[in-house]
Amino acid sequence: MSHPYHQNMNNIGSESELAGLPLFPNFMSDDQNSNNTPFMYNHLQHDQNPNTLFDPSISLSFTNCLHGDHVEYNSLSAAFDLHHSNNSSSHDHQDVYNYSIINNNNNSNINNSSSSNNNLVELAAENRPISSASFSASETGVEEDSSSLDLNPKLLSDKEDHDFKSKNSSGKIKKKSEKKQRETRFAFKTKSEIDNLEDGYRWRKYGQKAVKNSPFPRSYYRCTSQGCGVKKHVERSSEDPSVVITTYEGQHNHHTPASRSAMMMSPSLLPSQQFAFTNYSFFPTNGQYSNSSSYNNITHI
DNA sequence: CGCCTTTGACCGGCGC
DNA sequence: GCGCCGGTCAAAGGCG
Repeated sequence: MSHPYHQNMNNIGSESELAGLPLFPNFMSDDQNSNNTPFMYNHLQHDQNPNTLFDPSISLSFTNCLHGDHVEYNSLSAAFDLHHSNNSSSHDHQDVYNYSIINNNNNSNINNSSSSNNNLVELAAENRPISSASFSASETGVEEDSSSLDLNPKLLSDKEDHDFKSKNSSGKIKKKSEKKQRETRFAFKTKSEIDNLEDGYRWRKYGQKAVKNSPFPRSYYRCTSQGCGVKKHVERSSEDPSVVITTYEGQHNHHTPASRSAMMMSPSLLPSQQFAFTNYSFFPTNGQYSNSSSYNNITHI
């Protein structure tokens, strides 16, 4: 598989497997003069010409990202907004990020970094393709177009969601035979004693499953905001039980219940977390970590 | 009473 | 077709 922009992604992901990625918007720091640039996060929008990749003119601010006003990947905002809930503030916690990107076509959700820094928190992102397939009339009796390449897919209201389902012969609710489409995913590895990291949104747990080859279960959460279909699942790494893997799927269609600016200023945040908010930034790159020292600056907060 | 978690059953995709 | 597996449903119960 070959894309003109693979080279860039391969450069980014020198520590991880990267292939065939459709990618990520360039994010710019709110302070565009910032030189301490922890993140390099590139994205190719679905309808974007690969040749425009890394064009600063299409960059998005981290603030925009946080508030999700313009970005379909606003789950990223939650992803970066890691801090513990109030009742866990006493736990030792390190917010250190290393960034990698999940292979679009790989079953694996997380690309493990080979970094030797055990305190790394790894952020990965997965942008699965939005299928352009339409429903088979022979299977459903109805031909529907999935919203191919819709960067802002309409979320179903509760009623719409209900209408979208039908019941099978046993009376169980069953979705029409649509090839289920994946929302964009962002995954983190976080070294934490707390499984469920507070991210400013309200979540309801809707399932828990044992994970193959892992003693730790995976918990499934859904955003409780009406009409918001964002999900996340949380599991503890079997390789390193001190590491929690959180995967966000979809985008919030609302702001956080708690004001982000308020959270930014909240004295309840650990210094490292405030650092994360104020100093972390995205900026357009050529798709390379410039050097190891800057990389270290990223990871050692 | 509303909201949440728990948990076994169920569903669909996928590999063999 | 079958079994495995990841993901989801929904009833039941807990909690404030």
